[in-house]
Amino acid sequence: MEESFITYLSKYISLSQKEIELLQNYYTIKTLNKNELLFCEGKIANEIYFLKKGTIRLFYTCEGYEKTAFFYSQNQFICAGESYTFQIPATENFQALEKSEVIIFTRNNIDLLLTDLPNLEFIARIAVESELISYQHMVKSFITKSAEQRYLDLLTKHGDLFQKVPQQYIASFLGVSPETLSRIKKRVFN
Amino acid sequence: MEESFITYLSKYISLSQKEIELLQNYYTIKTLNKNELLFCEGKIANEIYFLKKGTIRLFYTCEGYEKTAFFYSQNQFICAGESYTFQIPATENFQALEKSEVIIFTRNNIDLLLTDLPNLEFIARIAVESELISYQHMVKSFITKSAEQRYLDLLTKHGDLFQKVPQQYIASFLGVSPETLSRIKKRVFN
DNA sequence: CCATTTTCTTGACGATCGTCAAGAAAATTT
DNA sequence: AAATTTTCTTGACGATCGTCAAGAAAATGG
Repeated sequence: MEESFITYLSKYISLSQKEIELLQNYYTIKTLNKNELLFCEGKIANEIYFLKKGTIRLFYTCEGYEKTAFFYSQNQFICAGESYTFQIPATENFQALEKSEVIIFTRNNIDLLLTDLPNLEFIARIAVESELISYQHMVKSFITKSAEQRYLDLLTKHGDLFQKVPQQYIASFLGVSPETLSRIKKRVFN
Repeated sequence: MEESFITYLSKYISLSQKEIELLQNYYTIKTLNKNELLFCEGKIANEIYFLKKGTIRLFYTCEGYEKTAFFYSQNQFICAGESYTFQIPATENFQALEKSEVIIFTRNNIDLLLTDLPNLEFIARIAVESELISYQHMVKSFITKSAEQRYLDLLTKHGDLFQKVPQQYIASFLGVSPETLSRIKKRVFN
């Protein structure tokens, strides 16, 4: 029984015991080691992931460099949306930053699930909605906040990241160089 | 008959004539004048919009200033996602930058629609997916591109915006001051 | 536990950006 | 069409950032 996932879903609706049991036939679990890639660019996304445990980094490659866009924490859905929807090669890379566990829904299983339990279509929507909200936060944060403010936000909301994530990834996420992040930290802590 | 909307949906699935006719009972049309607000912060979002015609600006207010996050063009869904999902006050403002027309789906109508035509649940998902993809592009663009590159992108992909939108909004969207945008333009056009 | 590699910090310097202010251009109103 | 308001451009200057390079610290692997 995947408690965390069921608990997460129950934030949105209440599932019957039968539905919960059925649901389990449609996903698999995968464990990722530190630095392992969950999904990489160039592939066509045919899976939606739910991060049960751990931390996943979203990065893009750009002129040979990796640019970190986001850190997923537990209980978040992960998917290369455009690739999944339009069946085009993805530009996203998802990498585990520590030993992590994901629930995998393949497109096939999602189709089967929705055929068998059509009233669960909303789960697919929740997954997307949930990701959308994450992205809306990201965009708002980029638009309205300075690197230093975003650093402080990250510190208060996801302080645990700093134990798990190399600073250069955080710098990239904040949109500054690693050197500048060093100086921000120095400034913040006096 | 709202051709543009039906055409848009048909990119994703084929609707029967009967479904198309039924669908029309669940939305209303609203015309917005230039500068008119479609939705503003502080309210709780209970509507999803489809931009049939025109241009809508998404902006946040921050220390008294408006920060432009995005420009929606025709055939895009618009919604303050987090507010809609969790019934909390929104921080988004949606403003028409020219005479625009939106299709409005209220929460009530969406609920009714899905009760009457449960197989249309996917439309709700498409709306969200479509917005998610827009946001994923935005984030990727912020992370991987310079202001000048983003300016050139905007120019090639949405050159029409420059006829409709004050430069200061575009500057805000690119993450630079209006003065810097002036200098970027000067540089680009030699 | 030591050696090696990777990551982080710090300083110096040049480039870029934001701010301020003033004038030009464009749009709006009457 | 003229007047007013708004928006855009340009220059000067100070602040901030990225880059480069070197040394310190931390993490990794045998």
